[in-house]
Amino acid sequence: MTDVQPGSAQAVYMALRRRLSDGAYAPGQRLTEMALAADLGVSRTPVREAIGRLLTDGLVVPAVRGVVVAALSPTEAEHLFVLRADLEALAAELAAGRQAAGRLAPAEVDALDDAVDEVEAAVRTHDPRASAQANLALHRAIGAAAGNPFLEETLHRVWDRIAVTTVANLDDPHWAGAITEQHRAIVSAIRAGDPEAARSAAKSHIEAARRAYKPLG
Amino acid sequence: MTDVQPGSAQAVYMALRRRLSDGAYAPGQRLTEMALAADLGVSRTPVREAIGRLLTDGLVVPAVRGVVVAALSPTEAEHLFVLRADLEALAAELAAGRQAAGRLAPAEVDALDDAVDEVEAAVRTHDPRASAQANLALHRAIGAAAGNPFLEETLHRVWDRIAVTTVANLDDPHWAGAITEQHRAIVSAIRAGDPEAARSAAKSHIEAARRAYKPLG
DNA sequence: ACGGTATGTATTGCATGCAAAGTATGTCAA
DNA sequence: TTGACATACTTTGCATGCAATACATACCGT
Repeated sequence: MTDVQPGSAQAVYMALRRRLSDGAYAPGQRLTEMALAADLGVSRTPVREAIGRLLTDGLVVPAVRGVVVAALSPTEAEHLFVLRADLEALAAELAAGRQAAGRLAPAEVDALDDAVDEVEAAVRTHDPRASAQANLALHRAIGAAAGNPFLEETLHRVWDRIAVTTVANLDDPHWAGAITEQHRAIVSAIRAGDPEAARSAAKSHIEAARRAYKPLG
Repeated sequence: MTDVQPGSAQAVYMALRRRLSDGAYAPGQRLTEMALAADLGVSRTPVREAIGRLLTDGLVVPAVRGVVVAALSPTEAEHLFVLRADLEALAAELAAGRQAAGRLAPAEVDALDDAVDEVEAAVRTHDPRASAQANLALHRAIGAAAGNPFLEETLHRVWDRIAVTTVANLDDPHWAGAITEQHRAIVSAIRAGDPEAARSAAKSHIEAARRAYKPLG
């Protein structure tokens, strides 16, 4: 979705966005242009440009002096998860609809099942980072299967915004046990081409995820 | 939502975003830094920064040389309206839920009815610009009544993205006759505190709007 | 000793400079 | 007249310079 235009401003933006959604910076931490410029080996100008974009993304917020890494209050997290639940519900619904219309490649549907397996395996390793990554990969795949670039981009924004201050608590035994079942419900509904079932399964899943959410800030 | 940080880069960004969603530039038109800088009375630097943000907003797209105003293909418009329908459905649903919970000020609900009246009046004048503005004001009010800043911001992004290349075809007699009825259905459901009815009314309304959509590009 | 003020320093924000890249134009030849 | 090539110009992209601002620190007065 995001075009990789030659030029380091774009590269800086993507690098910073990745770092932020990887949790490389603590919420509330100040980011200075100079430090980032030195770190990335460019001048302040492309860094400034990138920071401007991060501001509109909401990943950093203006401070008295420069910007600080955004934090999520419990209320904000609540709001974000409400939005996310609806968007992921729509994605699952659209994916199921495409499947019903025969516009979803069989390989793509199989890939969803594989992704569910990989999340399950990752959760078993009790590696929170790998689990979160596998989980996100599955959700991304569903988002892609919806076939709507704008929905997909919006989902990415929401995921990144949540990820800045969240660590997916996939190590919680209760949640770990439920997650695969819920994932299977979504993918099964998509495979069956049942949009309504897919929507409600996805919505329930995200609402369950919200309850397992653990803020970092 | 968008903080008005002192500094002209922010001002330039907001000015350009407003111009774009007002349709001041034709889709496909090239925007040069120098011309915009001269026009806005600033140097190229803040303009560059603003253009970077517009790129992530999708309001302009990278061209061989600089950027051009984004256009919407029929397929893209379709995708955008699908997303919009779901987001507005969620907004209406949340607003109705807040009303049911007594968390919506009576004045806010009354304002929704007033906004419906104003759209009706504006449509009668056959002024497409005023009609579009009144219509957008109503939808914005519903978005605000949902009480979810992230949903609200996402809606704004979608509206702006559509507005760049759309003129609301509120002059269409058929559509003009139906629009007020549909608006009333949404607002009534919100007033009644019926989330499901509000959701379905809003969804139907946007799907009807999609059919009345007329691209400019 | 404590508070207020003044100075110094770190950092932002915008403007400008300079090099690279690509496009348009003009000229020459067939 | 048309096509190809060379040249000049427009425009971007990044780096740096300079002024403004706010914070920290140190000094002085009470």
